[in-house]
Amino acid sequence: MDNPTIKEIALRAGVSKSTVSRIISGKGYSSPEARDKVLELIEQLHYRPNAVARAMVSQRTHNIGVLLYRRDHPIAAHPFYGKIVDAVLLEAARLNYSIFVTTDHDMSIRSADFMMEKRVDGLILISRLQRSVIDYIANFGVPYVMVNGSTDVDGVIHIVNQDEIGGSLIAGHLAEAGHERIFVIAGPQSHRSHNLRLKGFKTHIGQAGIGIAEEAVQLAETSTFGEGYDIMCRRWDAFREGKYTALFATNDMLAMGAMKLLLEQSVRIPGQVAVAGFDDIDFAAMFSPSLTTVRVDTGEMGAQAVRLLDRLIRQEQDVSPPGELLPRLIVRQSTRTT
Amino acid sequence: MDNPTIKEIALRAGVSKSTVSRIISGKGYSSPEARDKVLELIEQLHYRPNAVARAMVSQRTHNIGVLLYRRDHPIAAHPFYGKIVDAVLLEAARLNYSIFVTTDHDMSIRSADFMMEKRVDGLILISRLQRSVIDYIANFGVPYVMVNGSTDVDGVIHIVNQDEIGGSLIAGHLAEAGHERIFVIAGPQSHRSHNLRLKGFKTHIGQAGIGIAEEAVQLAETSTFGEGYDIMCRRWDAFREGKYTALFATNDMLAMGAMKLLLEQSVRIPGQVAVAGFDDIDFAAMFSPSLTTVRVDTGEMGAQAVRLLDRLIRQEQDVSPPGELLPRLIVRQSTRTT
DNA sequence: CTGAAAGCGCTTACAG
DNA sequence: CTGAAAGCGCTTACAG
Repeated sequence: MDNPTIKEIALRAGVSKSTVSRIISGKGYSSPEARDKVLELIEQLHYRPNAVARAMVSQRTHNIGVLLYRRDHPIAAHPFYGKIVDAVLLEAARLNYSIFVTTDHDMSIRSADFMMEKRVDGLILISRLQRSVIDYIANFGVPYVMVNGSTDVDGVIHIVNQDEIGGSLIAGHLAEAGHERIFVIAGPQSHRSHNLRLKGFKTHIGQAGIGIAEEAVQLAETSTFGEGYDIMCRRWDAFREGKYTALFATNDMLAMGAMKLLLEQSVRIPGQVAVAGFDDIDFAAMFSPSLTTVRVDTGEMGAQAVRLLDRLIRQEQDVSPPGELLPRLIVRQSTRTT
Repeated sequence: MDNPTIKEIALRAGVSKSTVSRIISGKGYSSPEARDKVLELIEQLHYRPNAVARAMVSQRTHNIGVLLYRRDHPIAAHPFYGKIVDAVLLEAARLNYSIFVTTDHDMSIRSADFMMEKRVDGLILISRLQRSVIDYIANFGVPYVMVNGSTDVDGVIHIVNQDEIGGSLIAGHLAEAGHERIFVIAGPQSHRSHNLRLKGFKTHIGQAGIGIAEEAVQLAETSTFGEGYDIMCRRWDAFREGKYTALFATNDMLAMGAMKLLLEQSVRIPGQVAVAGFDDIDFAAMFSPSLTTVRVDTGEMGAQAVRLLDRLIRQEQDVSPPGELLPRLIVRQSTRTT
């Protein structure tokens, strides 16, 4: 049999649909007798309110759309963004929202449109998106928040890490360990986080009196493991000659790709070259040697995204943009001196 | 302004709602003049059909719920299950379904109930679930398929890898390389895949004339990196004495955890100990040394799940259970002899 | 070719 | 305390 409806319950209980509805919602009065009978029927028939019908009248679906804009796989399984999604899922369950997850290889507008047809209450935009897409979404008139996007947009809540400070943490750590010849692999500078991580690093390392030559900074086209590996392949000569004693990459994937090549060339890490990354993806602790990095609080990012979006949806006044999250230096084997 | 409705369009076009509806759906007749006017208005007002209202009348939401039952984080970001989710997302988009992703730490019934209230068209159950939960879900009367579950249930479509064959692939590979003293770390035997992987390995290695002593098989409580590391810690003495020349773990995480400990103890891999895992998570290729493993076609698993569920939803006749997926041996540095 | 009407499963004023 | 009625935004027979 199909799911029973409120009508079915009303019929069997000998009351009206209105009464059943009131009893279920707990709003309005109802006689104890009616209540008992209805509640019993609900139990007995396994009645479950139809959320679709409720959404229809309340004009609220209690659904949130998560748009993950990534050109390449993996998406949900991405070691960094996937963690944010996990945190979103967790907090959403707590606040009684369901989550639609969509990805968009074309970085296009289609999946956003689709979410609008589904009448989600709000949108969480994760990672890089083109400005045109953001503008398009802004036009929907649906609340949305951004998480670790490429750029800030006026008046839009954007949840990010203090990446510049993170960069300076690494700089301080490497300087303190006495490194003076440091090579840097910098992810796509069009992305806010990679840009600020590099900036924070450079500024702070300069203040420590250490110069970074222009040729010592290699820009990466993507922020992947393969890219880190390839770059290190090309720059391997300099490392062979002992030109650098340390390496910083603006994310863990790049750092580990580079490490992989170094290890294959029998370079001792951290003995000959110390390596540091950024993000603290799960894998960073598992790699051998484990990777020194900066922890980005992805759990808090995801949770904040949902909480703030919820307030926006509920039209609370003065939903103030959140403070940027505090990063934390995690020292592991790849830079440990003793 | 809010989203315009069909009524709004009808009013402005000077036709009835029925006519607008027909034009949008392309079913039934309509005059060219009416069509032009309506289509223009749709464009102009950015009309988007309300999927909630449509679901209400068609009794179809075009939403699918993915239930990921895992006790520990990460869930969406899980290196194996996350890949399946990615594949589900991709195929679902192709078939015009939206995906609700939910996780359930309590391994309970609550999230399943919630999906039912949302009136999803079908359910995809991933990973281990308790038999009681499956029975509960079966009672919903909603189509569902299982992916890599712990156990088969009569008459339920269950998408799995040929894990027993996978185990034999590893056995053949290690035997061929001349290993005779092999240590095995076996994940939770209550889970179908770990159980069959071990079984396939044992059978085939036995056929190759190689004995595996009882003490050479260590059962793991979980299938995590940390567990692999801890087990190797406890069993390290045997490896120090050169008692084993190879190690097989029933998944990559366990294998890499074990490798990490061995590398920290300066064991040469594969020189002193060859290591093989199972799954081929992304990380397996990145580890140093890269890990020999068996590739499970997670992409196909996710895609098949959606396709089969779609056929079930559309009430096609004879939706036959799929064949088990063919695994493939991937030889990498961790067992390479030359 | 087109419109009026009923209905999907609820909730919410409004009378009684 | 309770029920009849209207309405959320659509689709689908049914008349015309």
